[in-house]
Amino acid sequence: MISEADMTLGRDYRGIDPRGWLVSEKLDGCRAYWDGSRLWTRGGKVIEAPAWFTAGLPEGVALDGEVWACRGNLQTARLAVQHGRWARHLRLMVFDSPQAPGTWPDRMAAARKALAGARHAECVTWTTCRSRAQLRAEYFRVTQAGGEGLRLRAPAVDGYERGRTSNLLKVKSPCHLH
DNA sequence: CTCTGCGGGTCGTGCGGGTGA
DNA sequence: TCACCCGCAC
DNA sequence: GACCCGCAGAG
Repeated sequence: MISEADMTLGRDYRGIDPRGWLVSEKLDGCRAYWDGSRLWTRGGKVIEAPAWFTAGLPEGVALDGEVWACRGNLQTARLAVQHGRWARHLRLMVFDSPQAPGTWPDRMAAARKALAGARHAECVTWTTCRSRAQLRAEYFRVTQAGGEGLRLRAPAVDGYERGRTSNLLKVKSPCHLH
């Protein structure tokens, strides 16, 4: 079984120098871990996903991501994951490839390759942070568009991490962005 | 001593499903 | 039918 | 998810 202990869990951003860190949007959906044949919630429950949703997910290749509808639609994702009501516009937004070696960009490249045939899954987009000002601008851009915040990845970490780590930070409040 | 980070526990919210009056 | 309480997500 | 509290290390 897959559970929280097998997944990367982040911490809160508290104002460290973000230059060089990798930035992506923090999506408000339901965490979903593909173990190569089934999807799991962070609580260790199997997600009963319809065939059209899992079609194209790579057999035997693990993926870490989020079942996501669109900004502000956490409820739509919850109805699917918890109650089996799958809206057609739901997607698996992938943000890691646990078995792939290398740094996060390496693993995202591997995930992108593995998802070549998937119609309802895609990799999240990301950029490299150049300055605090850029991070702040990105934060306000995303939140004003209805997004939850940002995720920061430490650039030099090799391999997928399990459990709590300070190499994955969430930016959910503007108060540390100065 | 104080401040900070970290782990663990608990609580709050929203929803649906099951049960009994 | 409705009011609870529980389960499970964040 | 948020919040709180106790513990340990750094300053």
